[in-house]
Amino acid sequence: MASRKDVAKLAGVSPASVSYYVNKNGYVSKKTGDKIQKAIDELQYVPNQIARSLKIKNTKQLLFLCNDIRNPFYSQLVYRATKSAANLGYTILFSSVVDNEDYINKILSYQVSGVFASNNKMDVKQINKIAKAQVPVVLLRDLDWDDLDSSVSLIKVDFSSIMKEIVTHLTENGCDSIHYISSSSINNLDAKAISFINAMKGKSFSIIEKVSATKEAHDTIYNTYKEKEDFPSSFVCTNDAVALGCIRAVIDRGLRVPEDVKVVGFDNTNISQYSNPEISTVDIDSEAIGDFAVNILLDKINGKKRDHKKIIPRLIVRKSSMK
Amino acid sequence: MASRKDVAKLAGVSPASVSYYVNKNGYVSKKTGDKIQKAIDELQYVPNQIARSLKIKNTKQLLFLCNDIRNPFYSQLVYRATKSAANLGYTILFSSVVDNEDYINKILSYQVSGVFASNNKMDVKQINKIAKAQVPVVLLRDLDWDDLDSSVSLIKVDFSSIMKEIVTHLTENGCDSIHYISSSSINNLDAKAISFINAMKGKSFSIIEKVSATKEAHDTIYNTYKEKEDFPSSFVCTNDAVALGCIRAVIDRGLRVPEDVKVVGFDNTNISQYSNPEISTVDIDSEAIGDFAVNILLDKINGKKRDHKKIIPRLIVRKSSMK
DNA sequence: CTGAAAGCGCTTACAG
DNA sequence: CTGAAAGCGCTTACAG
Repeated sequence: MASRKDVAKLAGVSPASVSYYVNKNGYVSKKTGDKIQKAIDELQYVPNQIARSLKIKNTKQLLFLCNDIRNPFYSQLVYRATKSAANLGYTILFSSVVDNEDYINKILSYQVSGVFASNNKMDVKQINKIAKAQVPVVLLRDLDWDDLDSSVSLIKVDFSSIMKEIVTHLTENGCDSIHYISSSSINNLDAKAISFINAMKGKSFSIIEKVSATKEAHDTIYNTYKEKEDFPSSFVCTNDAVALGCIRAVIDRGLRVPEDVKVVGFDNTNISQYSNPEISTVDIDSEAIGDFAVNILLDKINGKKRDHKKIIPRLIVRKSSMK
Repeated sequence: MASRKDVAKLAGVSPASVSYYVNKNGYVSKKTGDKIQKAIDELQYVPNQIARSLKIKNTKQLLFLCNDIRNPFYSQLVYRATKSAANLGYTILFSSVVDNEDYINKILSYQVSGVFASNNKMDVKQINKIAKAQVPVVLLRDLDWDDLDSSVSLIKVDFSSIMKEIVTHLTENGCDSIHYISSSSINNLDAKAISFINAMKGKSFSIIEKVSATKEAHDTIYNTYKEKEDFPSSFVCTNDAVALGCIRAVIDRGLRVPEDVKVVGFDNTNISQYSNPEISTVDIDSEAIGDFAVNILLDKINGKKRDHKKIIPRLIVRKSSMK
């Protein structure tokens, strides 16, 4: 591929002028500019962003670390972030984190301009290592980490209020036992699950751990209650896909939703909107989070301080949890 | 951040030796190696992949161009591709294509090692431009382009057989009119729609264009038939999300699925598996496509020739299209 | 307004 | 086994 040098030679000017022209900084006379443009067109010259990055120390790439892009919450987030970033001249490097010891080093080696981390596979130490290497970091996380590097910006979803709202809603609709299906494990509960437990203070509940997909949810719930006489009067599920599987398990057990058992999901995906019965769910504006992530990252790249951001989820009551 | 030079100085060796040691090529004595390792640990040295890329002319980044990552078909594909690529030391740069004239130049400027294009916003000329710049390209596409650069590898999904299978299935189950809901526009039908038309030779049908999401599908279908007495006896939908909206429209019209109207979707997402009624659909192994994309790209990067690849979809009959 | 030159951090033939 | 040196393609102070 043609380089700046080739263009300079063909145009009969110095390589420096080509740079000045291409980047529209420095002074280039109209005449020289025209000659350069002609050479660029002729050679189909495209500047090498890698060489540029090496020099200016900004790759204009934002690394997005997500647990599972197949989860609509994340795919929406990434979708929006990609657009926002593109508008600002940045590109999204996407990764589901690889549980590799060397992974952080690899990230660092790519010299990305910023990192958005929404995954639960990284610990404080790893995040801090990135931050200490002067790479701006935005974290989507709800639990506090005492020793988190102070340069990291947080986007927090306020689960505690919404969980209280859900519990109140279910209780008012006559549920005496509320069970929670969590994607995290009991040993290491995520913020959603913890908020649920807090909201249930004084009430009886149980938690089913490590369930995040529809089929898994169906099978686990069905099997858990197969031999038991009692069946819970309601379930709160970590996401809509799980809620869907949960409803199926209820039906397979010979019970009805919402008459016998009420179900609430999370994320307000079209699964919840169009399933039968329609599923009550929690809307968390993932597209807004995608936008915030990019904007905060860019502010940080440009040296501005940014505070934490709080996202307020919204309960959407549909048929699956009505009286 | 510490550079190779700093490590060399601290270890008391030459920068070249550090390179040889880090990349495990060239000879470095055990003693020198130990000194270098100590310095690396002390300085928390991470090699700069950007500088490396500039020199070796391989960024080890694969660009994935998809229409819409929110579509489960693509999110699964990307999910798997990310994993495959990571195993091979490559990273996925993700982009929903931006309809920007300069976009191809931007891609080229990033010096990516390979491009996977599955989107319908790029034309042959753009693809050819990438290919001509010596960047390996894999295209997910079913229609032929006569003037496609011969270096491009295709992954083709065989829609024509599966569409015939669907039509036969619906006809045998008593449907006398089959309507197709396409995400593409009538002026520029995609391979799925064209295969549908071919499969319908001699039968009557109609096509509703530019519908790709659940709500959109519901509203469009509902409104299209609101005033009419007749209602189609079956719908084939471009994806499961659309099929879901379609079923809703049927129900809102006061008809039943599958007794009065039969519906078939595409992609075998969990929407289809767990909706009520369960939706007949077509399984296209998007994870396999993700794997193929990465593997073919890597072979091409390593100078091997690769042929086209054909993917055979599979009809999954569920309740929504049964007698 | 334009160009020669230093330098970003690396790799790798080559000489010793 | 090790190091000095050229070079990847760019940017940008600096001198003219």
